[in-house]
Amino acid sequence: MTTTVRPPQQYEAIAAHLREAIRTKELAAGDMLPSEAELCDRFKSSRGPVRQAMATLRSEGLISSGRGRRSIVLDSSYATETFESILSATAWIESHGMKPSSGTQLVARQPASAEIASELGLNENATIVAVERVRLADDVPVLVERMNFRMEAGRHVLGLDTDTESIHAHLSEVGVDFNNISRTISAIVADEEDARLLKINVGDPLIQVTIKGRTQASVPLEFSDFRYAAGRVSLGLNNMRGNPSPLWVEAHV
Amino acid sequence: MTTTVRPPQQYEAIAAHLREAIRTKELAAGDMLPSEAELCDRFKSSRGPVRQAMATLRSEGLISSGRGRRSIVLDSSYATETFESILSATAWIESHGMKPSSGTQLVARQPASAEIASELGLNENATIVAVERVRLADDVPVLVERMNFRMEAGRHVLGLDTDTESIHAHLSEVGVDFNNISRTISAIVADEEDARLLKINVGDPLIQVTIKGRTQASVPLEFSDFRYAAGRVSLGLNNMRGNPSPLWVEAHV
DNA sequence: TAGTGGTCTAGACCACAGG
DNA sequence: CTGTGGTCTAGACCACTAC
Repeated sequence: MTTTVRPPQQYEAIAAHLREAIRTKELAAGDMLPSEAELCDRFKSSRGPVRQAMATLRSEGLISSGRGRRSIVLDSSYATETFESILSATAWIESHGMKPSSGTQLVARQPASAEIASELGLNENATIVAVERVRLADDVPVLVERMNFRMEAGRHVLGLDTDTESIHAHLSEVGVDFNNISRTISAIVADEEDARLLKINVGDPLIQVTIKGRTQASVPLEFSDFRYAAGRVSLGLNNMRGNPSPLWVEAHV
Repeated sequence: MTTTVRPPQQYEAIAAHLREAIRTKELAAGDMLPSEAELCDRFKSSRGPVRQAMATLRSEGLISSGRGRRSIVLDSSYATETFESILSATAWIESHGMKPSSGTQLVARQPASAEIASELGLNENATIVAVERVRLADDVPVLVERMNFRMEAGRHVLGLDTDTESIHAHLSEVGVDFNNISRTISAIVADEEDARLLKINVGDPLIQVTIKGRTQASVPLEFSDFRYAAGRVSLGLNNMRGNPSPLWVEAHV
């Protein structure tokens, strides 16, 4: 599914209006939102769309609601980002007011190692596309990306200028859509290559995030290893009661 | 709010039924769910509750839906846990079939350091309750917890046997409820104390998770530092398109 | 083209928060 | 008590998928 132009839905319009009011601090943290009845009036809508808009904002961590009381605006420093934006290092670097750049080390069509083949559901030595990039924020290296794509996705990457273009944006444009991204987070210490690429010392701590991207039909398209310089980056996560919690712990004892 | 007994809602009954069918593999990954119309019949319900049940399962990562096609069951190894269960190391250790235990190093009423006071919204040297515990899985240390509570919560912790009782379960029982937990994830290397407590080597990688727990009114009650032995534990995270993404990246360049 | 899920309407009753 | 959000009904039309 390419990104289709969707007709503006009523509930999205209501959500967008409230989101904007929160963003501009017209509705500040702690303020009460208009009641549902009031929003129905203002948008000439029935309660359904209004409630769907509120549910959307709730799931974004922007507001909190409860039976009998008005919904209130939360501290939006914990608002969650969209699916697209977390795929993109460019997006979060820019959102911090820094200048993103990339240094591509490798873009190659090559046989898959046993581990990568297994993660991608392929036979060993099947051909994949591997990409290795260093990502920089204000010219400071913050992240090494080592990505491996099945050919369905990877063939669209081979011709790309990976220093200036976004891989996932391009994949989305050509109709390769990820539906589901799972990550495993751990910590490691930098080896010599990590240290060289990130300009840190061997033995410095790295946040290691392995990523598996799947299609709607659960076919794995991407298996990647991201390593963040721990002193320069951290990851954040916010959970609210009532929303299911997206973090879990895996033990290897 | 103590855990109130809630009347069984219709949509919850429907969701529970489907959840159970998925858990027992009566509906396996890839299978199509019954259509909404069919579920309406089966539960003598209108579409509202059926759709709410589906939305719940979607947000739990159990199913995927889309216009024009039947909803399908996803690989539930990425199903998300409840708000309560991720508060509890005991819960995830048990869920992996291991025996949880704890070694409490410290439970004390003491003045807050500058950092902790600031995070808890207190003046420096205000009194807080500090707890330090090692958590073990099958007698292997996996995690050091260093927790700091405002007195509103902490006074309920002072009398607790922290080696055998769950702090958050107890707090919930006495009416101290967290509404919102935010985490920051990073990587560090073990110092001498970490190494001694976790029985690893100085310089080994640790996953560091700092946790801030807040009430519904956004008052910070807890500020804690958890350190996981990276070789023994990893964290997982799953995101689906359409659901807002709960992970973000913070830069400190 | 038939069936499905996404959106919407216009009502209704209830549980709970707050004065 | 009044007003609020939570839940539910019984319809409707539409966009899309799969055939």
